[in-house]
Amino acid sequence: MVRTSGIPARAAPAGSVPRPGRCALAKLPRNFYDRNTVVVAKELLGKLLVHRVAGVERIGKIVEVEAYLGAHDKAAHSSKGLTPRTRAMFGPPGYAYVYFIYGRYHCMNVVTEREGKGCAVLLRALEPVANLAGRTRGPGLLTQAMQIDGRHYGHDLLSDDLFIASQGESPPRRIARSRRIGVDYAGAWARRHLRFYLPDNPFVSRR
DNA sequence: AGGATGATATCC
DNA sequence: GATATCATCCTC
Repeated sequence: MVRTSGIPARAAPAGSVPRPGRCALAKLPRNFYDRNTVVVAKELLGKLLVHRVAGVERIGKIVEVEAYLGAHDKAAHSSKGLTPRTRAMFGPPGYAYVYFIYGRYHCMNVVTEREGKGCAVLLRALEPVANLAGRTRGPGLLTQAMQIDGRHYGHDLLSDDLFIASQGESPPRRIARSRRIGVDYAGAWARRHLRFYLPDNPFVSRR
């Protein structure tokens, strides 16, 4: 069963002919993820994260992300090399890399670029769109509200129950950038502006 | 500023 | 086996 009733339909002017597919969820294809990580990170802003679980479709708009650029990026988990934990991050693009952090929270990344590179984009905040209970500002709260956890480690984002979609939205008017959060140990890599967010959106985790 | 809370990496 | 660290969040 496909439920799309939770998506706010854009009001069409009376008498206009709606363009086909304008409000439909268009799942992002594999080749969306198989590109430069910074490009993917920026283009993920405004897209919809969709999780269908137990007959409920939970949807949030991505408003904040961070790019992790591979094994040479000292802030990236993949800089530790290929381990059981980082296996998914070194895998092919378009899969979820979910990790458990600080004994309490899960964080979700999408793997980017070619298999073996260890690149990913961390999803840091969502604007609630459908069926999201609780807060979604911050990577740990985001997964909690979306009911995403360790079971989704390595999950294919071209599956029908967990994926990212475009709804024909226009690109964000402005994108702000800053240092990544919580990676001060990473030396020069900590200072690079690899966090991207929608500057006017109230669901961004920090100002 | 500091605590909760547990997996992971990196030592011995 | 022990310990230090951690891509967080909350309370004080």
